Amino acid sequence: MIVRIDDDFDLKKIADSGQCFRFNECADGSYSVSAFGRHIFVSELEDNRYEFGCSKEAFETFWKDYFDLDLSYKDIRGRIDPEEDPYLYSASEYGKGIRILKQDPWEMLISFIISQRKNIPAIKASIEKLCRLAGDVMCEDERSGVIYSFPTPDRLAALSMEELASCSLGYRDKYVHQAAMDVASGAVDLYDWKDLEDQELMDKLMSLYGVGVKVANCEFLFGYHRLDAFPKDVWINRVLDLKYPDGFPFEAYAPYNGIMQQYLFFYSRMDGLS
DNA sequence: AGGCAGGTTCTTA
DNA sequence: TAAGAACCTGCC
Repeated sequence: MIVRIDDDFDLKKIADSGQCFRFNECADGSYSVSAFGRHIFVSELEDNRYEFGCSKEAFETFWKDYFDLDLSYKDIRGRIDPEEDPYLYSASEYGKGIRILKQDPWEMLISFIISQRKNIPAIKASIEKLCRLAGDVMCEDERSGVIYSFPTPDRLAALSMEELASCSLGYRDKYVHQAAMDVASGAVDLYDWKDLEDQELMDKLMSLYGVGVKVANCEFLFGYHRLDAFPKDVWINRVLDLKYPDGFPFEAYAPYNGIMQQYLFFYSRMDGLS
């Protein structure tokens, strides 16, 4: 179906923003998006219109929420004062169109456990191998090739350590295995955690094997859509050190600091940070 | 060849 | 409690 979107919405920037690893541009310029065992192609048309390769019902009940289309990122961006915070303003102009997707906490947990000390292409490669090994075919199309679903906790927990090792997880294989066992066994119920208070949720996440401050904050932001979370990776730390020596004004942007983090992260990777 | 990449755990003081 | 080392793998 065709949808007109007047708010910030840039498929390429979202795909490259580092929050998602199975959101890819296809040969024809459309984007392949996978989430919660579903898959669609989305294409940009003229005049802020987009074609979503799904029914109106699927769009209204699922994808609209997935893309967080009820929240005005334009308004949130408008809070940034170019005089007060020129660096963030530049970053937000550059990153205009980024949105925080409402992704699956299970997929995000495993994805960000894998992400530690890896660059984005390496993260994507590992996840792709996992999906081929333990996911199901969701789509087979010449523009995208075969698309597999993200493995369920049961399927991932059933993989041997040799199979996990074949996905280039390196020393993270034991973290992934443990997380899969915890969730598959029911000892950890990620979906049940969504109603927890911030601090309690953060404590639970930090208690997982292989999950430290950075990964927990990514899970918090991208898996639970807690938009005030502000994950600090090497890029963000460089920005904070160089551009915010007196501290980042978190209070000015609450409860949306996570969106500001995305602009800063996206911008920092091209800025050179001199 | 040696260093580093969207960190975390483990060990040692 | 805090600093330092070790860790898989792939790519400069």
